[in-house]
Amino acid sequence: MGSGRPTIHDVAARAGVSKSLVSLALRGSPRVSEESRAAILAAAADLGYRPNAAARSLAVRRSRTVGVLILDLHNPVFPEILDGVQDALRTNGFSTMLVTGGSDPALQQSEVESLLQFQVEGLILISHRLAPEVLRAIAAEVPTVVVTRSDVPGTRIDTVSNDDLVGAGLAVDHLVALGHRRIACLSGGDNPVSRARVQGYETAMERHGLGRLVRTVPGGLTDTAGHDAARSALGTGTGPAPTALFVANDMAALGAVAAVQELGLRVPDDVSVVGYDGIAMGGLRSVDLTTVAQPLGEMGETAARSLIHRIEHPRARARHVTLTPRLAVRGTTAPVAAAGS
Amino acid sequence: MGSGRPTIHDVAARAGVSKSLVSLALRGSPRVSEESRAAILAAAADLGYRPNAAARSLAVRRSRTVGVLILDLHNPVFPEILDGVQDALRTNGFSTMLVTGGSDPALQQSEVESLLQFQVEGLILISHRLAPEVLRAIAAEVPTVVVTRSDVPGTRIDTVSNDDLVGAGLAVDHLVALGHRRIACLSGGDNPVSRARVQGYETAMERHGLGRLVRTVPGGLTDTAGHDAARSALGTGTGPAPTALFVANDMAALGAVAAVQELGLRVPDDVSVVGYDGIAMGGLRSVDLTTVAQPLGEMGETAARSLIHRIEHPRARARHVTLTPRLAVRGTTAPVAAAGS
DNA sequence: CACGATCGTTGGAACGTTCCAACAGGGAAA
DNA sequence: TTTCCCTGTTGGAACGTTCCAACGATCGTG
Repeated sequence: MGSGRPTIHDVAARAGVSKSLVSLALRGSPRVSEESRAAILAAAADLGYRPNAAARSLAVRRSRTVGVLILDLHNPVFPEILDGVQDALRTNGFSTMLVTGGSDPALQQSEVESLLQFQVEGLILISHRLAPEVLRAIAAEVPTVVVTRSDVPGTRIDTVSNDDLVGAGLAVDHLVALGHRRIACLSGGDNPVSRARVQGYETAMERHGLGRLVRTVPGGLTDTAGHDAARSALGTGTGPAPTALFVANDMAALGAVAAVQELGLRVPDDVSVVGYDGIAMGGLRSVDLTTVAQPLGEMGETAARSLIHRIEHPRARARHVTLTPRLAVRGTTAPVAAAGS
Repeated sequence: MGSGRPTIHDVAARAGVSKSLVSLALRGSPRVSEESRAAILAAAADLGYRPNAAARSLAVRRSRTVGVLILDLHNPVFPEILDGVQDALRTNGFSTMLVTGGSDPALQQSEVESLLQFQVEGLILISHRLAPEVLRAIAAEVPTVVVTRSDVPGTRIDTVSNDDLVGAGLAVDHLVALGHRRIACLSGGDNPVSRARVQGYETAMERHGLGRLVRTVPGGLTDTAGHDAARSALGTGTGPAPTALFVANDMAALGAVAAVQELGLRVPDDVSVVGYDGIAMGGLRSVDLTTVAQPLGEMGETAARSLIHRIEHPRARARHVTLTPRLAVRGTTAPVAAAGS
C-alpha cells in the first residue's frame, strides 16, 4: 500500500468490499449491486487506479496484444499499411506493439524475440528479412501474417500482398493506350516482388504485340537506383530511346523523373514515367506521379483481420490474400509526342 | 506443463534442479556450478523456453519498457526522430512500445492510457496534441519527455526541441547573402512551433535592415496549404512580388514550389524557396529542396537519454534541451536574378 | 415452515517470475 | 572434535490480477 501505484486491494479497502468484487465491478459484471458498483467506481477514480496489464495477462494467460514488425518506417509505404493494421486491431480490442528492426536480419530476429517474451498473441511482419527457417520456427509458435511478400513457404503463415502481375499490366495498358510502344522497364533488383513486376510488364507487352520492344534495365528500389537506371535506359547507342518508363517502385520512379529532366527532356512531354506503390508523397503537387497504387490501408486491415481470425481459430488454415492494385493517373504520363525525336 | 509454453518449472524439472536455480542461472549469476549451468541451459534450449516478460515485470516491479507516442507516421520528420530514440533505448536495455494516436486528442489520451497499463517506466511524446492538464497529470505519474514542442508548462516534463528562431535566421541570412531582399514568409498556422519560426524570420529581417520588407502570409503545414499560401504571396496587386519564400516546413515548401511552377515561374531562377525540417525526401534528386535541417536523430537520442536519466534519478529536475539546426543548401535557392521583373 | 433457488459477495488458488531466508555439505580454523 | 564459514542449492512468499467454489441472506414455493 502507500508506496507505488494503487492496486485492486487498495480500491477494495477504500470501497469496503473484497478485491474479487472490485474485479467483477470493473469488468462490468451484471451481478454486482448498484451501491457496490458506485462505491467501487468512486474509490477507483479517487485513487487514480489503473489496472496492471502484466498481472492481468498473467492471470488470464492472454495478452490481447499483437506484435508488428516493420522493415523501415522511412519508406512511406509502410506507415500506410500500418494505419490499416492498427485500425483493425484497435476495433477488435487488441493493442499493438510495434518494433522496427531495420534491414539487419539478426536485429529483426531479436526484436521478434522480445515481442514473443511479451506474450503477443500474434505477429504481423510488414516486409521482413528473416531467413525462411527462422520464420517457420516463429510461425510454429504464434499465428503469423506476412504482408507484402507472398513467397513464404509453409501453410502456417498467412500472407497479404498485391497482384504485381496485374499491376504491371495496368501500367503497360495505360501507356499503350496513350500511344506508347517503346516502353522500357526499370527493374527493382533481385527480390521476389520486383521480379514479379518485371514479369508482369513482359507479359503485358507480349499481349499488346510489343514483345520485340521489351527492354528491361537493371535497377533498384531507391531514388538513386532509379536515377541511374533511367540514365542508362535513355542513353545513346542502343537504338531509339524509349518514350515511356515503367519503374519498379515510386521512390525509384522519382529518381527516374529527375534523370529525365537532367538529360534536358521533359516529363511527360518527351518521356512518360509510371511508378508502383502509390505512396502519398507521389500525390503531392510538385511530384504528381502516375503510379500503380496498391491498396495499402486495405492490405493492412486484411492482415489484421486474418491474424485475428487465426488467433480465434488456431486450427484454421492459412489464407493467402492477393489484392488488386489500381492505376492512379497523374501528371507524369501523357500521349506520345506526334513526331518521333 | 504439457499444454502451453514451457515455464521455468519445466526447465527445472528437466534439468533436475529447483526453479530458483534456473532463475539464477538464466540471469547469469556467478554462484551456480558449471554442471548445473550447463544442464539448465541445455534443458532451456531443448524446450524452447522463453521467459515471460509479464511475470518478470510483475515480480521485479519494473518493466524496462518505455512508451513512445508519435503524432503521425506519415510526416517523415517523425520516423527520423524515432530512429534516434530507439537506438538510444536499445543500447540501454529498454524495450520500446510505440503507439500512434493520430491527431485526435482523445485517441491519443487513450493510447497513453494503455501504455501506462503496460507499466511503462517512462513516456516519450513526439509532438502530441494533449491538453496541458492531461499532460501534467500524466507527467505526475511517470517520467515524461516531450520532443518538438518546448511550450510545456511545469518542471516535471523534459523537453527536446530545435531552436526555431536561430533556424529561421539561418534561412534569411542565406537568402540575403544571395542578394534577395523581398523575402516573404509563408507561416505554418497557429501553433507554437510555427509562431517561433515566423518570429525568427522577422527578427532576422530587421537585423539585415529589411524590416520594411517583412511580409508574412498565413499558411499551414501541409502540401496544399503551402501551395495556396505561395499563390497568394506571388499574386498580383500587392506591390512587387517576392523573389524568395521562406516556408514554415518542408511539406508546405514542396507545395509552394509547385505553385511557383504553375504560375509560369522557375525555381530557383525566378523564385528561391527555403523549407524547414530537413526531411529525407527533400534530398531526393527530383525534389532537391534547400531547407533548415533539424538534427532529427540527435533530438531523438537526446530525448531517450533524458528519459533514462529521469527514470534512474526520479528526483532529478527536468531538462530543457534546445539543439541548433543547420542549413542544407540545395537546388531551390539561387542568387537573385540580375534584372528586377 | 422447511426447502431449494437466486442474488450478491467472499477467500483462496493460480498464473510465471524474482527475491529472501535458510538449508546441507565440506573444508579450515579453533 | 567442535565451531565457523564458505559454496551451491532450495522452498516459500510476493507481485496484481482473474477464476472458482462456496458462503449467507432473501425469496418464493410446496
